[in-house]
Amino acid sequence: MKKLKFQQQFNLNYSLNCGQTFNWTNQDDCWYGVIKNDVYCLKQDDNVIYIDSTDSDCINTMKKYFRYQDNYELIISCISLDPFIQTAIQNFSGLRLIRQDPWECTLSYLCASNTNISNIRKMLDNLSKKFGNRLTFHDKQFFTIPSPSTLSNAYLSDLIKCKVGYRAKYIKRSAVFIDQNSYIFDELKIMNLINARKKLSDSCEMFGVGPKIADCILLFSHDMLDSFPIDTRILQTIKQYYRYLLDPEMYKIQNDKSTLTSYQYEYLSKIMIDYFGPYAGYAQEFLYCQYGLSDKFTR
DNA sequence: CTTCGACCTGTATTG
DNA sequence: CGGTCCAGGTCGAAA
Repeated sequence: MKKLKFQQQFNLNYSLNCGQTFNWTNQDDCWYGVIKNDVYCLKQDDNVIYIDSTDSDCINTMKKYFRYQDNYELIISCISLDPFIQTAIQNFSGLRLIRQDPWECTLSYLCASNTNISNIRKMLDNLSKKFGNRLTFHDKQFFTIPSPSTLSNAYLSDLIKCKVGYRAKYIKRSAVFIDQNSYIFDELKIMNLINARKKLSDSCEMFGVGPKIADCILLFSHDMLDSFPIDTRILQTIKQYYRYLLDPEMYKIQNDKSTLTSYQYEYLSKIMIDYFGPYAGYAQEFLYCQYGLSDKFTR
C-alpha cells in the first residue's frame, strides 16, 4: 500500500466516475481499474490516495494519470467565468481530467457514439474479456484493454459478439490503421487542436471518429486542455446558458433533435474555447457533470 | 454547405 | 406485454 498526497484539491470518485473513463469499478469500498498491463486499487482519504497495485512504479503512474502536476487552483480560477460554471465547480470540486493511454481512449470513444455510459462500459468490458489479457489481483479477475494489433486481427463476427453493434467495423478498421501507423499519436501531440481534430476526423483512416470523438481523444489522451468536446449534454447546456455568446446569424440550431454538422460543431467549439480559454476542457468536464446532476434532480 | 436517414443495443417510458 | 424513444455521433447519399 502506497500513498500519494495531492497538494491541491482532488476527488477520486468524481474523476473516475464522471464519464471520462469507463473501466473502473467500485468494489469493496475501493476503485479497481486497469491501466496498460497493471491493476490498481485506489482509496481516498482527504487529499491522499492509497494505492495497492501490481505496478511497482504506481506512484508515478498515478501522478501522470491524475494530472498531478496540473496547477488546479490556477485552472479553476481561469475557468470560473460565470455563475453557472461556478456552481458546477462547487458541486464537483476536486474533479480532475485524466490522462489516458491514447489507444485505450480511442477505443473507448469509438464505442461511445449514440449510446449511453453504462452501455459503453459493457462494450469495453466485453472487448477486454474476449480480446485482452487476464490479470489476477486481490483474488479478482481483470482484463487489459486489447491492443490495436490484436483487434486488427479479430474477426468482425467476434467483435460483434461483444455487443458493439455497427461500431465493430469502425473498431476493426481503426485498429488496423493504428497498428500500422502508431506514430500518428506522436504526430498529433505536436499539432494544435484544430489541425489535430481535422487530422483525426478527416484525413486519416480513423473510421468512426468524427469531430466530437476526436476532441475527446485529444483532451483525455493528448494533453490538449483547450479541447471542448460538444456532445448532446453540452449542446443543451450551451443552448440554455451560453446562448448569449453565439452570433444569432450563425446560430441556426433550432430543431432540437438534429445533430450538429461539422461546420456548426467547429463554430460552437471555437466560441466556447474563446470564452473559457486554454483550459476549456476542464470547463467542459464540469459542465458535463453538472448537466447529469441537474438531470437527476429534475426527474 | 446542409439535410436526412440508417445504424447496434439496452433501458426506460408509454399505451 | 409489444412499440417507441433515447443515449457522450458518424457516415454516406442527395440536392
